[in-house]
Order: sequence, then C-alpha cells, then structure tokens
Amino acid sequence: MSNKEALEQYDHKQFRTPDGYTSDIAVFTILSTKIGEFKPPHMTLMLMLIKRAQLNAEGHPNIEAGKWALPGGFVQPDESAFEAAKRELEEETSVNSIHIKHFGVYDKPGRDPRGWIISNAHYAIVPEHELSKRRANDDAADVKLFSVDEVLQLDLAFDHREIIEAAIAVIKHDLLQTPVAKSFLQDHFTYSELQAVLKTVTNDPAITSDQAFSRKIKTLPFIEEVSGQKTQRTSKTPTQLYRFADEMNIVRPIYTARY
Amino acid sequence: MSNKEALEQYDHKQFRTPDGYTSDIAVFTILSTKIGEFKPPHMTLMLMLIKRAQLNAEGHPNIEAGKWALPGGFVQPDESAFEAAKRELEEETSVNSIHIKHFGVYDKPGRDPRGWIISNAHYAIVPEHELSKRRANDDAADVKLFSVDEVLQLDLAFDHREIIEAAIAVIKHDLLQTPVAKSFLQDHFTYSELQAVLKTVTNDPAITSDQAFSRKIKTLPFIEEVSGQKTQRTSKTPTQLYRFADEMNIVRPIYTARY
DNA sequence: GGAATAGTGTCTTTCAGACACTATATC
DNA sequence: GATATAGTGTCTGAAAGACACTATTCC
Repeated sequence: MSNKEALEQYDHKQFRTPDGYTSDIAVFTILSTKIGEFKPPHMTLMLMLIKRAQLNAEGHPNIEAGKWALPGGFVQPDESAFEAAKRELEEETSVNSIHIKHFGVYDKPGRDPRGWIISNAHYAIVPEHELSKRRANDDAADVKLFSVDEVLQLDLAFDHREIIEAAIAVIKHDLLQTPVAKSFLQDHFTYSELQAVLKTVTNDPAITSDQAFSRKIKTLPFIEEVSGQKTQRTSKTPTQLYRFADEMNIVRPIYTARY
Repeated sequence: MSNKEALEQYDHKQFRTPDGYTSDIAVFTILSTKIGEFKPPHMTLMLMLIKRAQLNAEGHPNIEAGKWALPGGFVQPDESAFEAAKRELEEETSVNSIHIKHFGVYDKPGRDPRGWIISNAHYAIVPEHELSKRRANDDAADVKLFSVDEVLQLDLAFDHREIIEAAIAVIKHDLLQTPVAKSFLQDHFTYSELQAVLKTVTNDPAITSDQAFSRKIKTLPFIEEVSGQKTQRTSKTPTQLYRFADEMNIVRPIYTARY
C-alpha cells in the first residue's frame, strides 16, 4: 500500500520536535467544615498543589525548586495525556475513576526553562475523604490543599499561575453549567448540601436562599427525589434526599432563556 | 541562581519525546443561499477540508494521500499552536483576525503512522466571502467545503473523523450557548438572519418561529437595536437591524433556569 | 417553650407560547 | 388586490420572586 512507501521516505527530523509532553492536573476537592450537629455544612473549594523538592529523583538540583506547582509529569509514548493524568493521580492520591477533564494546552515558547515542553492541562474532582492518602512523591517535598482564594498568592512554578487561573474559571463555570456538582457529593444528598457546593462559586440569591432553592430543586429535570428517604445529618427535621438522574441533556440556548 | 544549576544537570533525553506537534483547524463557514429578492437567506453550516496530495512538497509519496483532512501543520518551536493555527489559516485563506478557539488535543498512541504526533485542534469561523481566496497549498491537491451532514461520509485521513465529530459538536454547542453566532453575521443583522444561523444547528420552535423570535430578540441583554436603522435585504417591509452588545456575561446556572 | 433547619401557602409579576391580527412594501 | 415578510395585541398558563407562615425535631 502507498502509505507504506510514504512512511519509508518519511524523516521526522525535518522538523524540530518538542522536548517533552506533560500532563498536569488541577486536583479540586471541597473541604466540608462541620459546623456542628444538625447543621448543614460549610464548604470551601480547595486546590491541591505540590511543593517542588530541592533535589529530583536522581539527586540532582530540581528545576523551580521550592515553588508550588500542579502535580503532573511526562506523558509516556504508549499513553494519552488523559491516561497519564489518571495514572499520576492514582500514584499521588490512590484515587481512581473520578471526574477528570481536559481544559487547555499550554505551549507558549519559553514557558519551561528546560526547553520546548507542552503541557496538557486537566482538572480533577476528588471527594475529600479520598484525599487522605495523598503523599509527596519523588519530586515533591510537600503536598497541600489551598483555597482557590489564597492559592494565587503563592510563589508558583513555571506558568502554573496562568494554568491555575484558567482551571478555577473552568470549574466555576462547569459547576453552574453542568451537573459536575455531583462529583463533590455523595450519591444521596439534601438540598442544603448541593446548595453548599454551589455557594462556593456563586452568590446568586436564587441559589443562596433556602426557601427558593429547596423549592426549585424539586423541579429540576436532572435531579430526582429519592422517595421516602430522609436524613437528619443536616438538621433535626428529617430532610428529603435527592440524587442526580442518569441521563441529562441540559441545553437552554441563551436565545431562549429568561433574563 | 539555583535554577541555572538545575538546568545544567538537566538532560531531556531521559524521556522519549514526541515526534511532532501539529495544529489542526476545523474551518467553519456558513453558506448563505440567496433564495430570491426580499427573502431571508437559507444557511448551511460548512466545513472546509483539504484533499491530501499524492506527493508532498519534497516530491516524495505523501502520507494518507488522496484522503480528506483538516488543514493544519507542524507547530514551530517559536510559536504556540494557537499562533500556528492563525498563521496556517492565513496562508490557506488569506484571512486573519477571526474567531479561533482551541477545543481539544488528540494524542492517542498510533493515531499517526509517522510516529508520536500530538495534534492541537482548533475551530475557526470564517465569513463566507473571505473564503473566496482559498487555495490548495503544497500538501493539498484540493480544497473544498462540505456540509456538516455530508462530511462524515468522506474517506478521512488519520483520526480526523473523531476530531471533526468533536468540532461539530463544539460549534453546535457554542452557537447556542455563547454569542459566537456574531462571527457568522455582519455587524448589523435582522432577526431573520440571526435566526437562519441558529437554524443550522437547532429546530427549537422558540427559535424557528418567526413571531416568537422577532419578539424575543428585543429582550436579549446581549443584543441591542440599532436605533432607526432598517434594511430591505430580507423583505419588502423595512426590517429592524440589531447588533451584539460589547460585553456579554451570560451565565444562567442550570439550577436557576426554567424547564 | 426556644432554637434551628426544612419546608409550604399564597400573592404578585413576569414571561413563554399560542393565535389572531395589523403593517409595509413590491408587483 | 395578492403576496410575503415583519411585527403587534392579547389571552393563558406556568413559573420566579417575595413574604409570611407552618412542621419537625432536640434540648
């Protein structure tokens, strides 16, 4: 076949090729501060960062040492960046099969002093309790959670400030425009738990008002009541539990919405 | 400084590096079929593809020759993929400064027989009249527009079927969820022209009904009347012209929308 | 009974959706 | 007057927003 011929002629040294391809992950979690018994939780959206070690795995001085950075690493030739993100996240936190999504590519010349290195950026959502097993790996001196408000005041490695700003914008958007909030919650949740998640990214009165939101949640087509199931974990009054419906195709064109 | 030391020790041959980094562009345009005088246009969403030549620029047999593919090419080390997309689009169609947006990365092992080649995919919107100057370049035997319905029946190169499917899904989504429709229209447009654009991707009665849509357009916060400006290009009756407002921050959370 | 969360009753206002109708031009 | 697109008048029903109120439980 002619593709074979073409391949024999092909010499990819005719182009300068990248010096590396990395997969970086903005790992978000929500820290649920228990205010007390019979109270709805207060939630804070957190981002997990690693502190780059002084020496790398080979014992040589590390690049951008001492700065905070997104976890990540080089993509192997036999995997996609998405698979690499999954793999690295599991190495880092022992969590698998959670929500991971690509949100951008960072490839500006000079973004990495080591050369022409392309970063494929993802965000991931990990339930709080799963993050307990997190650990520093070879390149990392420390692993820590920062609230999305304080994270931008840190000394950040490479162009990670830009990447993190984008990640925060994307997760804020997705939390309100898609049902990802699901990934931060248990299977069954009360209106006030969902509300607490949304309150980390909006102060829309239609969401922050208890009465309005507890009414509205009943009519949302992608959320269903768990019939007869109640809990007392957020109040003395037994409270109705809800779950996200399986299929959900929610597109209200901006041209038909109410304003 | 310690970064300098670290760099001297750094040897990026310790990782296998990609064999190439390409920027591919799904160029969309809308073909406006003039039905007749004093009639609103009928529009079709089209995608521009190139037919890969039998021989490449060096006169060697070309890879995936004869198949249809997205235009694109290798990213240079001194530019970002976004800049490469802009550059290539200008080389190809002599158009610049239009709507270009990244929508995905394609890096599955084996997607390109030439090796480990990462494709950074963009979509672009080019007004119909600007595409007149399009031309086949070195690697291309032909350049053609296909409707988004027929395009998937072609014999497509590499994994471009998958990329094109994603591009179509993204532009359909963006047309309804963002004000990109702007990019397909003149500065001033009638309700029926905007409607024609939206009808290429939806058959929502709230949009396809003339009465409903001509009423609704007046209330949209991101569209404003051009006061006193009328045109007769779509009907004998002089018709009100509209424009997209400058700033537009349209986020109706799915949790507050009507269903 | 007090306190706290979870809801409901009900009124008003707004708007989507439907249908009939009018308005403006060309031929 | 016929025709075609653009647009309004007006009714209905559904839901958003606001406010007062009730319900359930623990202490």
